[in-house]
Amino acid sequence: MPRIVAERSDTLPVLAEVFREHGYEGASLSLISKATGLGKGSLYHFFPGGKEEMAEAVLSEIDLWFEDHVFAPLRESSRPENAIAAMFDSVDGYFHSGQRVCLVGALALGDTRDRFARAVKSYFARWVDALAEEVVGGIQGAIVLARALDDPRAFSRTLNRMRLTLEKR
Amino acid sequence: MPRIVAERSDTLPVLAEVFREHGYEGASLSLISKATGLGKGSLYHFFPGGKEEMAEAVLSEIDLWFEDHVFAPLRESSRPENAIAAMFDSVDGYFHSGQRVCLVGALALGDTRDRFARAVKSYFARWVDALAEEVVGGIQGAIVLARALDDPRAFSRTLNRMRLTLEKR
DNA sequence: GTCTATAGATCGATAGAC
DNA sequence: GTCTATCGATCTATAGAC
Repeated sequence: MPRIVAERSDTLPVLAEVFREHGYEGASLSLISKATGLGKGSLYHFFPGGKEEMAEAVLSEIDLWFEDHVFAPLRESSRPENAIAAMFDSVDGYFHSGQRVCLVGALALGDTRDRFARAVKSYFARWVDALAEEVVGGIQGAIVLARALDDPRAFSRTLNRMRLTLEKR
Repeated sequence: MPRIVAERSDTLPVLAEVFREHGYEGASLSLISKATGLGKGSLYHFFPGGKEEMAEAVLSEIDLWFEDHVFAPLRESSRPENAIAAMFDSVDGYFHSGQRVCLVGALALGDTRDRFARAVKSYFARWVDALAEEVVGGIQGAIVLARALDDPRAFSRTLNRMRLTLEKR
């Protein structure tokens, strides 16, 4: 019988969503407690370092996911055009067409940038290296636009423009 | 003799910088008090609505600045290519080559988006209308990248790429 | 107008029973 | 492991003296 009660790793996707929705400062422990269904005692049992350790764990998992699903395929594919096409699909799904914020990008804008500087820098540096500054920036800007205009199509249009631009090269 | 003590409007640039640096949630009244040199009593005298009214006043001033210096010139110039070149210079200066965050964009990413939705949407809608989704998104993404990589050149490079792209049309 | 003092709520974090 | 109770700090906002 699998346990219903979460293990530490089960909490990470929930934590990630809370941080994305409310930012690091806005993600209070009571919000986190409600979202995970765990009391503060349990949270501190899993994350003795408190909120900062939670955010670091979340960043690690995000980093792992992008390394596996985005960065490595881009770097190692023998057919770059296929890898790039797959990346656009992955990214579109991951960010829910721009309705879901990029936590790493949001941390870069806030005053939490210094606290998580190393992780943030490494994530973006590897993405840019594997692809192109222009495209990574374009994706981040498209998220801002889609959220600001409250229109996911702004995200999809941007991705499609970049797909076409890259195909023509 | 001009007064040294600030009028309400004199506080706005200071408030703007505090919000940019710490975000809406992170900009506590004690930080604001320290930055402006005004006690809480004075702050509430100028902004009876508290922090929310301060942020709205700041957004209004930002909106006015962009309307005057960016949106209107783009819309009304008889020489679009000159207006666009001037816009890139304005934007590069305003955002300190990506070291200074776009408050409106940052609000769009956070959970404060709903609170200021109308102002945020209007700002970006007018910018996109006067220019191009692609370029506005590119600028926002370039700020994220420059901050994440801690490298203002990432911002300048992006702007230069867009300058060239637009010239070729 | 500006200040200090403080209310009342909520913050992150800890202690200890079970 | 999970919970409740609680700590001290900090938050936004208000009250009232000057």
